[in-house]
Amino acid sequence: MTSSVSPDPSPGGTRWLDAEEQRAWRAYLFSSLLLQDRLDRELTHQTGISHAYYEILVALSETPGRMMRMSELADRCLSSRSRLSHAVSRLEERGWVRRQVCAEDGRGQLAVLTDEGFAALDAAAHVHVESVRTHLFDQLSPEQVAAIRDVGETLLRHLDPR
Amino acid sequence: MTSSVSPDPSPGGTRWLDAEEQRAWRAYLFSSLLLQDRLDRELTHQTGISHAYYEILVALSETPGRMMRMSELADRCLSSRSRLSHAVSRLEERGWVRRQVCAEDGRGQLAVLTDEGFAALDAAAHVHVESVRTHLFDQLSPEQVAAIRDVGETLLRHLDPR
DNA sequence: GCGGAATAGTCAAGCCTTCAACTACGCTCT
DNA sequence: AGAGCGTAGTTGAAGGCTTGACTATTCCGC
Repeated sequence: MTSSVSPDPSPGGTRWLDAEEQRAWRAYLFSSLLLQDRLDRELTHQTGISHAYYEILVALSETPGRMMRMSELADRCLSSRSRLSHAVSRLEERGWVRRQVCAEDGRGQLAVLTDEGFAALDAAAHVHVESVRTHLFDQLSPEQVAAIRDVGETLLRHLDPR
Repeated sequence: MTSSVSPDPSPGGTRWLDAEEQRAWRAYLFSSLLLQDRLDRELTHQTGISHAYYEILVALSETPGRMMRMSELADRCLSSRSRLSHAVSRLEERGWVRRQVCAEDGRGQLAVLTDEGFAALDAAAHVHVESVRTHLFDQLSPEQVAAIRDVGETLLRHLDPR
């Protein structure tokens, strides 16, 4: 990984990255970090909604009845249950989401998007989509867009096989 | 961005993503989030060093004298100055880094990697490289690796023009 | 030299995330 | 029915990150 930490040529040892691989890895890592950071900042500063909260609102908005079980929502948002529970509590304080006990399963809770929440999402979506276009799609050729989709789906099959 | 938030067909309005673009964006976003999460967890659990701290140690190890100005280190690690200052304080407590006043600029501080820090990095590097290989390079064809490098460098030129 | 602006870094408050309990409910076997 | 176990979700404490204010030092034009 580093040039100072010496490679181990012994068979069975660590499979170090060569110079080309390091370049690819760093370009990929740094660019994705910077992109996420930029998108999150623009969204947060212009709308007061972090990307994490935005993802929760989007997930709810796409569902029939605009409601979803807490666990399902956590999975959808790549979030732990605890994290989601805290986040929903904050969104509840803003009046954008409310909790509702689940009829079929007494253990369960449903997170429900309110009309105020939907309106907030609607406003934020304009800002966010414009950011994604400016910093991602406007920068890439159609071939590059196809490539990130291909690589993304390949990695998802490995990292998150459903 | 969402199918529920209705597209705006008016000229000059928000340039919404079509279905294909959404697919590409989500695959890219979720895969990069999951990959970072996985790598960070494996590194943290197996070595006690988070990826953020690892990057700091790597940056220092690659420099002549294994030392770097705080600001330069912050830039290199995509970190704010405040965050880096906190992180270096923690690394100091572990005995892996020490601070040293900068000779040329009385305002400045140098972060210096200690021998203990180098040893810790050396151990962590094996774990981390193996993770990167398992979850990234082993999953991708040479063409896909070339693609992530190409896209990464393209985005870096836009997001971080030096 | 000296006053003002810029730069380097630290610090404190507040929010977010994680981890490890903990409560409550449902399912199954007897 | 009820014991035992697994699942759903919440909570609180601990620690990390961000923001903005603050100190100290250097640079620059007069």
